[in-house]
Amino acid sequence: MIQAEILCQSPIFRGISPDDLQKLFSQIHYQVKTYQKNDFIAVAGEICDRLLIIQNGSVKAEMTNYSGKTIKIEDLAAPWPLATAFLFGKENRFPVTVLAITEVVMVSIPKPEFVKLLQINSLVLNNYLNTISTRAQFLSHKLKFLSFKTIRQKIAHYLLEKAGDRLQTVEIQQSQGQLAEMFGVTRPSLARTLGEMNQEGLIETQRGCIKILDKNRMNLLLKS
Amino acid sequence: MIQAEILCQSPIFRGISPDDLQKLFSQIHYQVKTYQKNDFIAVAGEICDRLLIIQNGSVKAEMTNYSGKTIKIEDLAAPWPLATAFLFGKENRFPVTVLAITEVVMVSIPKPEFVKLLQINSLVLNNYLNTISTRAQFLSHKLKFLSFKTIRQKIAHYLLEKAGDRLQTVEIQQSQGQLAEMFGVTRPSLARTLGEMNQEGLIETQRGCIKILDKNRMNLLLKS
DNA sequence: GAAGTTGTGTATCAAATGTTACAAACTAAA
DNA sequence: TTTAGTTTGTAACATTTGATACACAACTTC
Repeated sequence: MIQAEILCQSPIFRGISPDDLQKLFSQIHYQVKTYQKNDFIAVAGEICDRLLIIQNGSVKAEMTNYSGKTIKIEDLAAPWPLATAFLFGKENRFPVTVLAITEVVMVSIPKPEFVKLLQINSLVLNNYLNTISTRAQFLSHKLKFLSFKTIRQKIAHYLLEKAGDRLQTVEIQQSQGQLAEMFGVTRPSLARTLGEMNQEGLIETQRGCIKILDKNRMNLLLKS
Repeated sequence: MIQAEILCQSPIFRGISPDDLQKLFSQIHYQVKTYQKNDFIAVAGEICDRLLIIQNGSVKAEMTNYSGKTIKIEDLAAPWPLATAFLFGKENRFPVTVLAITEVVMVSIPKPEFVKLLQINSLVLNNYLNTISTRAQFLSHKLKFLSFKTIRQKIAHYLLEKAGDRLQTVEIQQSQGQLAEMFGVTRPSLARTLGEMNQEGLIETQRGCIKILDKNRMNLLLKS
């Protein structure tokens, strides 16, 4: 038996009342499984033919290296769904190994049953489509960002996007170190480049914000 | 009136007979629009609230720079759908401007009508989910690839993935130049690194194939 | 076989970035 | 205010990669 009050917080069932969710689940087949701490919930490479949603507890996703060593990828907690991008599509295998951090209750819906859900309830359909689409958009955006090769270009792209059509001053909530990590460069390298751009009159740096002085020249950096 | 024989070749309507497709379309509202050469079909930033499928002709997608200059992104031809990742999700705007290269006939299905289609026909639903999921997987894979910083790491990742659990010899269909472009590095740089790895006994390069000599040391490159 | 084309190995130099280290500036808590 | 911790600016040096050039090998076409 599912706990509808929890599951309706999940991105996939958002906007559905616990009662309606209970009714929905009565129309399909599903399983509720309990895992003990450190149990394997899914193994990398395993076929992903069911939707897994964490109902209680939290799990960690690990990626197995080619040589067998594991690297932690991320932690997920209730009521989050697992590997939504791998239930459909060409590559129907878990990219990661999923382990229980605590005692975990998982709701497991076989793919054909989940497809039924999508057809019965348009809110679930919309939620699920939004989830994967948003993920694709996020990845697409990140990829565009990484396609800029020099640090100057990354800075220019970041600032121009943040500024939009508005004023010239961009507030930066993150520290220089966090920014550097986001750009995939080292902190001193970022600081050096910011300093150079400052000297050249492209920007004016202050603690917590950056002022764009020459939008045209900034744009030129992004050509080629 | 749609041309079902063409549209059923589209990834979204794959596996549906022209007759069935005709019936499907009779259940929803849609528009068929004709564009002349160089007409704007969609403008970057415009809300994307309908699914567009090219029924005849071909279009090009251009991205507008911050300073107003346009860069060609890709060409698409019938019977391809446009911007499938932007119909749902948080960012419901066209990321690119779409222009007609030839005379073009587009089938335009408003989002709510398309949702109906998804609910009526499970094949369309599966096809669409597969389309966005495959795209998310593709992007995710590409992103992982780009996350490796040195050329050595990129080579190691590429070879180990190609080899899998199988033999050590990996056949490379592409030329060194194509490989370099895929890696986002210059051809001489790739050749140099391959040469170095060869000397160090990591790999053995031949024309058209590379033999992995030391899988363990290759793996070590991907740690950190 | 000759000539042209493509793919590959290699060298040199320049540019960009990483690495490491340290000092100054800022912030928040005692 | 003092003090400790964080953030930022900057420097020196090492490493990686890009840019360019050229020689040679493999393949194609005539």
